[in-house]
Amino acid sequence: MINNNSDFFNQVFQVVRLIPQGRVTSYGAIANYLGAKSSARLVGYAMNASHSQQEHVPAHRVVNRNGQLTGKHHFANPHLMKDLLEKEDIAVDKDAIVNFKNYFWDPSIELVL
DNA sequence: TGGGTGACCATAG
DNA sequence: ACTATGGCCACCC
Repeated sequence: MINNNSDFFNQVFQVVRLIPQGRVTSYGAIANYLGAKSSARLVGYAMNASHSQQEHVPAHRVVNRNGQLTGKHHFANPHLMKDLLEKEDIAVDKDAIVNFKNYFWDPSIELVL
């Protein structure tokens, strides 16, 4: 059992790691899955610390509600997020995912299965 | 201890 | 349709 002070962070990281390749989700969806009480801001804040994790956290698969790559600027390089997404056959145009709704992966729905 | 901050979201004007 | 604002709550100094 992982006993860390940042349980919330671990929860977020865990969910993000569960995102299948070629799929994306939103901060709000993760917050909703962890509990409506959790604000989406905390998810974004957790992602900010994701780089500190040794295990690879596919943060590029997490975008905002509009499908925009708002967090791209926080990657090693601004173009890295887009590059990683395109590598997973996800089209990105103007920092936004094309057919975002089509790639959307909601943990509160998918994980229930 | 307290206050500021944040890779967001929803609502109101 | 677009812009502005409040709320949300864990983390850091």
